[in-house]
Amino acid sequence: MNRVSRHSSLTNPSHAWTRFKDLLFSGPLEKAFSEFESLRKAFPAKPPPIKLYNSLLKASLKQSRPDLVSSVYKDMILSRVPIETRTLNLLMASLCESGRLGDARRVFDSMSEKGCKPDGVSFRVLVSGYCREGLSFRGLELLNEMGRFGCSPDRKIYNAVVSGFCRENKVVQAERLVERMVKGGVFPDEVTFTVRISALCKAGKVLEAYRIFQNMKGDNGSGFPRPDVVTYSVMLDGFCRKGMLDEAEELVALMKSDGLSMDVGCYNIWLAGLVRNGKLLKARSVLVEMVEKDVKPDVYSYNIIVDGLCKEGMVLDARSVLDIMRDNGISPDVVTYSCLLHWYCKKGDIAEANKTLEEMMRDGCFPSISTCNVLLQSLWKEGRISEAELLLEKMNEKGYSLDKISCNIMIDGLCKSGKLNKAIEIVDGMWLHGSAALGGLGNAFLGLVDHTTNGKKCLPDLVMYSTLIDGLCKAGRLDEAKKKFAEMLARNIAPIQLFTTHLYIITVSRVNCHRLFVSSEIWKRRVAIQIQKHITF
DNA sequence: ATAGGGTTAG
Repeated sequence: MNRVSRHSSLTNPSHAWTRFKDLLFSGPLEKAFSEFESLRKAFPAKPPPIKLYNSLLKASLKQSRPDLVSSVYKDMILSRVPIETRTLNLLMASLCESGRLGDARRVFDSMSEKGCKPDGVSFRVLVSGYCREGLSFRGLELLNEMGRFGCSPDRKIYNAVVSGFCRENKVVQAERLVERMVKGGVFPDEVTFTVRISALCKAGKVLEAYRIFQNMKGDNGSGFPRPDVVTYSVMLDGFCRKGMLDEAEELVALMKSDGLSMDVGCYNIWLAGLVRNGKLLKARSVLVEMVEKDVKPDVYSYNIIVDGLCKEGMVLDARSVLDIMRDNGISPDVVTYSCLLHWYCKKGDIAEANKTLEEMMRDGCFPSISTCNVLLQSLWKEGRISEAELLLEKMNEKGYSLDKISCNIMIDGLCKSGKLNKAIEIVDGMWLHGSAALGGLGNAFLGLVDHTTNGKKCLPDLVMYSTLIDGLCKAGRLDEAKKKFAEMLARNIAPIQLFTTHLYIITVSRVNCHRLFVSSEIWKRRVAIQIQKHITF
């Protein structure tokens, strides 16, 4: 930095703000913010121009820092800069991202009294917010309002709602909306089709999805958009999760012959598919291919490999991947360390687990709720209740709240330690109060439960019922187990869950009830048939 | 700022 600009930025606020802008676009956000605060203190009467405020909001949003977004916004109000539509769009995006849809809607509704008019972006932000939260009907309602504000829906906003309906399995609504798009002269593109393919794959209907994919592939002049890298990726993921590795490999070849090159996201799907199906050697060769093709593996790629190696018990190899990562300029993150931690906890190697935890903190990675769950499970399962409570208290202090996985861990622990009735009581309570039902377990839980900002409850799921039913069967309480199974079906929980690392399956026969871990295709089919039989019992 | 894809924990 030269002397002149340094000197002028100390005395001239507009130079200072120009210099600050460079810092914001080049340096880390933390640094920019501390500079922002000191400049605001140095020139309290000279706030930055509105454009800079907007950039600051945008940067905070991009880094997923809603706390910074709201502090910038508060500062804007205090310094009385005129608020623009753009500012409020950014604020709404941030509120949607942190699940505060109600607040986002209030901002939207108050736009006119702030002297701003909602534009196309305002609608897109809020509509996609609704759809992402599983409230596609509300998204559609808002889309229908656009005309009154002189806006007309474009392809992106239609796709957002179509995607929402597909995710919610509301096929008819999705198709109706596509028809309406066409009538309005907005033609479906590869995204419109890809969301449908994605939804079908997630529902386990991979062949149905493939039919649509083939329609897109075929050059019969039917007006279908061509599949792009994402379409291929979604299809590839579908095949991999069904264990259809031959089809997956064919698809990879097809994609290349189609003139498309795999990007890092697509490679990661392929890597994860191979690792999940035990093809670690092949995964390694794919990693080599990535480097050859100059597609740089990212933190996801390495984490997939680290996790795969840990699951195969090759923890030394997993550790060595961390060095390879660092050599390639990728820092291990909280997921990388959590994978190692999971392995050590599973082996009961407390010393190595603690070492990993320390290393993780030293590396600047803070434990996530998943990390806590790994520790919680390990302590809880070994009956180290007081240590588990200590962990929960710490989590409480740091502002974590229990999620679905944590709840399942607790229920599992109760079942395994013979407190079956307590477990049943809590699961019943969860239908009414979500994870708050765990509050009855003691003080350590009270602060941790249902602090979710979006008010969504943690409801019992297949894994939780599997745990309960398994516990009841082992205790010889078969009639109650059957009752729970029926209750589960009545609650619309399917007894078979696709797309998890392991397949959780419950079979209830007259004499016994098993919860099985099944990973081979033949077994999946066989058990699926058994389940068909039981659904009617 | 804005539609579709990828990693960990039961």
